[in-house]
Amino acid sequence: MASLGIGKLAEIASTKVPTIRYYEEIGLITPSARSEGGHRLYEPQDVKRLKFIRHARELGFGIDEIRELLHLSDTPDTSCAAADAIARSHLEQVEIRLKKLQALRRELRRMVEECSHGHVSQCRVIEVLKDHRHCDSDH
Amino acid sequence: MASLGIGKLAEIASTKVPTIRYYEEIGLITPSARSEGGHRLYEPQDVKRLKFIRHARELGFGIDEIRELLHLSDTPDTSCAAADAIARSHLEQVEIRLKKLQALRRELRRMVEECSHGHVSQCRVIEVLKDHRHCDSDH
DNA sequence: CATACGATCTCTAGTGGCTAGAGATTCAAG
DNA sequence: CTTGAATCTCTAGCCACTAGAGATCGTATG
Repeated sequence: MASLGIGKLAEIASTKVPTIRYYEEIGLITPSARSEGGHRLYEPQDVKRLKFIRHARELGFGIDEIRELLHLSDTPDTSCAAADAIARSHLEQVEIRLKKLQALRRELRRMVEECSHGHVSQCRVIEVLKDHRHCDSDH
Repeated sequence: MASLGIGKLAEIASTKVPTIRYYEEIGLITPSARSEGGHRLYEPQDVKRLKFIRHARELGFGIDEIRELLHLSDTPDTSCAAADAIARSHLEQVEIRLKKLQALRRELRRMVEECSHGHVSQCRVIEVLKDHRHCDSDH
């Protein structure tokens, strides 16, 4: 048999065992079979499915988005537009987060650079936190 | 009396009421007094404290970091080094997240741009998710 | 002074995406 | 057949809140 136990699957897909069980609980992946004693058994297509999930997670897609992408992937004759839309909307979110994080970095850099290394009473870091007006960008 | 109710405080500090109660529960802020009936009453220094907390949160500091920064802010005679260290370490984390997010954006852009707008079977988005080797950067 | 109604009270539970542990059972190697 | 690692189910915890129920308080108006 080419079936894998959950531990081997976890290893192959760079996942932790409880994560796979969690994905099962929320309906993303089901073992192809169970052993007599109740252990989960996985086939090659399960490996592919889990890798797909992990890769999408690495790219920051949420569970619901992944659910949809999996469904699309399972029905190859439908239009690609839906997958495209999910990816585009995700890209937008990433770009928004990037902008915020860049503004954040600017503020933090300024805080750290202007720190006088004296006492807290003159500390620029504390100062800035105390008064938003010290900031020059939104965040 | 210049005391504020929790609603007014929330409004002034752009917070929600339950958030303030949550901050109290985890020991970040305590109302200066309570009314006879048990309503929380806040004084101007409480407003400052909450604004400090919110501003630090906006800058992405975690609760424990804020706890420490508040403590430092309360003891102005100590060295500024600790505050500086917290801010620096936070900046590092932000820079790491930025790098990851930038790599992510590259991948997503490529996915979206290369999408053929045909059927799912040729969809670049699905394709890339299926096989990590389509990616050219770590993420 | 009574009433109405909005603000606040406490308490519990849920979010997302896992992670960690207890205690029982199963599997595979020797 | 025994040992010990792997797996099983179940519950609870993480972060930083958010949402709701049902009870009580505070205050503006009649």
